[in-house]
Amino acid sequence: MKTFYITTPIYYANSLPHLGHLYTTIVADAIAKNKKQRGFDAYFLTGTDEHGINIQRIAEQNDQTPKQYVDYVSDEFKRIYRQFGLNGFDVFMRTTEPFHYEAVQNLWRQIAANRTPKGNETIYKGFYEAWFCPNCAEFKTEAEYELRAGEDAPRCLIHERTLDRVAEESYFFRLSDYSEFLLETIEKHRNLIRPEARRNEVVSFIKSGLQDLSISREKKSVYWGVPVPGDANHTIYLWVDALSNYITAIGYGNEERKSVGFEKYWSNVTHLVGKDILRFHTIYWFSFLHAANLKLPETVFAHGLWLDSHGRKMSKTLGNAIDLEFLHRNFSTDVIRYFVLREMVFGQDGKFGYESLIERTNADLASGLGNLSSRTLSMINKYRDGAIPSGKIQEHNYIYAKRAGISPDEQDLVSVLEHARDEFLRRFDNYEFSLALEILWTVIARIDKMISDAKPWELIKDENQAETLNAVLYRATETLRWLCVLLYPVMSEATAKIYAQIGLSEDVSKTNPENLSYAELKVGTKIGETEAVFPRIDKTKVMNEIKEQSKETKSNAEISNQTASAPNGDSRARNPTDVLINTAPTEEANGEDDFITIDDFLKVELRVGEIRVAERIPKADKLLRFEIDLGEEKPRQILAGLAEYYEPEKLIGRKVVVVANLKPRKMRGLESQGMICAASLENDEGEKPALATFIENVDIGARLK
RNA sequence: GCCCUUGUAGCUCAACGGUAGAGCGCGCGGCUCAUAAUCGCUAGGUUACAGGUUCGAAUCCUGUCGAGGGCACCA
Repeated sequence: MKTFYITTPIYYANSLPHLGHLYTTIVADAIAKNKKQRGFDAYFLTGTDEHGINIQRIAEQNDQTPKQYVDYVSDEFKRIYRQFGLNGFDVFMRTTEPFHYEAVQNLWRQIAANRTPKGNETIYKGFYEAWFCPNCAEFKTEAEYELRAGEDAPRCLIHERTLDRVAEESYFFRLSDYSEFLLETIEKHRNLIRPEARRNEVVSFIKSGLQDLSISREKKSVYWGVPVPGDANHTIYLWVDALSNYITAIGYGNEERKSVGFEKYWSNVTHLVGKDILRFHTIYWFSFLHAANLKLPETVFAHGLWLDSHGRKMSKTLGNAIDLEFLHRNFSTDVIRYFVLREMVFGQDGKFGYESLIERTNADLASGLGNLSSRTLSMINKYRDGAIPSGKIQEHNYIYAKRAGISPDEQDLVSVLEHARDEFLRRFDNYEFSLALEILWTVIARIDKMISDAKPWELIKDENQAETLNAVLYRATETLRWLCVLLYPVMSEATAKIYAQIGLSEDVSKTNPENLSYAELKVGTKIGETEAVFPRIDKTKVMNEIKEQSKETKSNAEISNQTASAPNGDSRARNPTDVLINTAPTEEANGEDDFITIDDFLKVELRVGEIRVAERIPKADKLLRFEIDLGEEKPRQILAGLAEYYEPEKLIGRKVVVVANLKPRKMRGLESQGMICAASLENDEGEKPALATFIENVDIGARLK
């Protein structure tokens, strides 16, 4: 039996589920169902990644143990999955499972026992260096510190004190020895990384040079994770722990899961990932696997992000994120599943708008598939007492069939169906879900046309047309049966309903579409009770509700918590050497101490300056170089990131507000001796500066108080 | 600044180098089995632009412009 193993990423448990998670899981669910239908021994993994410093911290803030916290989050994922009909997975993997600990340690040992392709030790001890806050006693991630203009060291967002550059002992994986292996392998296997544009990116990243990877933290800074085997002072950090779930869950390196069948499933693996974590699933993961003498996956497919209807990224602050609860309340799971698969070209970004969701539902599902089913079954009820008539037309009746515009034999229809089926499966296998579905809708149109041409409501009046009418009804019903089988992986509930309405009792999930053959639908089958499978959606009504809803969410968003913050399908943040998540900084941390005294204010020396020189800096997209006259003996050189927003020539002569006593700082090799003040305007596209100026005439060098 | 992808009808997307199509939306007409569904017809294009290769280019090559992305950089 052919095997097939598909995975979603295991989602990082610092964030509650959002549309991005839902989408990846829907796609994987549909693929897994399709493979199982077709007789594959298929296995589908999804789950949560539950270790690391971020989980540790969030739990502490919530007065929970890390375990309590991740139990909560993974339950939330499961709950959302249930809500959206995501029942096709075979394991919900959690990295806190005891067997995973054992298996990760075994993987580590296996890797450590081997040599790199260049004959070096794979794992070695070194020092990991990062910004450290002594008050927190923690290393800080990119999202947890800010670098103020003019300062060399960033500050802790909580304590506002300058961070120290601290090194701690860490194990490293010698990733730098794997570049050639990776490039060769990626070159050789064209389907290894898809789509191609993403593959190119990975290749160019490798070519730019790989650094060795820190794969542990001292236990005193990160205890929430798997201990390094043979060195209890260290915790295995992030990628070795998280990525390896794909093998530990199916029995690598542990007894508990052995029965799942590692050898079997690891022979044909597909990882679906968001484009933001592609690099880790290729460069790191391939290298780890190679280092452990394991085979690489068949395909790692990076899909795009869902943008809002205007093509903007979704975020809590913009208030354009899709609220899953609301989505669930207003739309059935099948409608959503159909929409995301039909609307997004897999691999590219897609737009998610309620308006197009409603339009597509009404057009394709209510008016299309739903209505075809409804009109067909209702005619069988009305004209044939609810029993499916034979589709055969006897030769002496051919003349009548032709007269009604119906071809006497069904060969035309059979080839249409078979062709559509083959194309559907081909496209589906190639991740072209959108095109695959489109093909089936051409079949629906064809049957609608057949019915209109034949005019059953007239045939019923003519005794001689009894067989023609039968044929029309049979052909339409048989087509519906085929469609149900093919569409089951996409819309399991609706297809099951239609199937039942046709009067069929076998299990669609086990009907192999490849074996569909025409006229298997039994004559005389009593059709079941009929009702609308896809009720038409009242667009104006729902759109109004959405407007109401979004007002509420927008006002809630500001107060909302930090645990549900990661916006765009990323299960991990981007910087590999730092900690991973975009945990929103604790804004409440400020509160009423948030005042400064007049003395504090007077420390800042704000002065009026006139721009004498403004020019672009070669090879810098954002920076402009200014010479600003502050009434001092010499104009100051100041650099500012305004190049994207202002034409330098037009700024010459303009009077601006300058922070005059800022510590000088080098940027792009040039020293910046101050800072220009500007308002930061937030709009749909992000932030945009507006320079502070005066309406009145002001003297150069005047101080602002 | 380097690299990648992309530009086709109002919108979303198709089209082995061989007569540019579909769905939605718009306009008109027909029908009544059906969820105001469905069927027909009409409208809409110098395939971003300029060159080149070819008997033949939306497709291949070069350049320009626009859009998106990766890296560097910046935060």
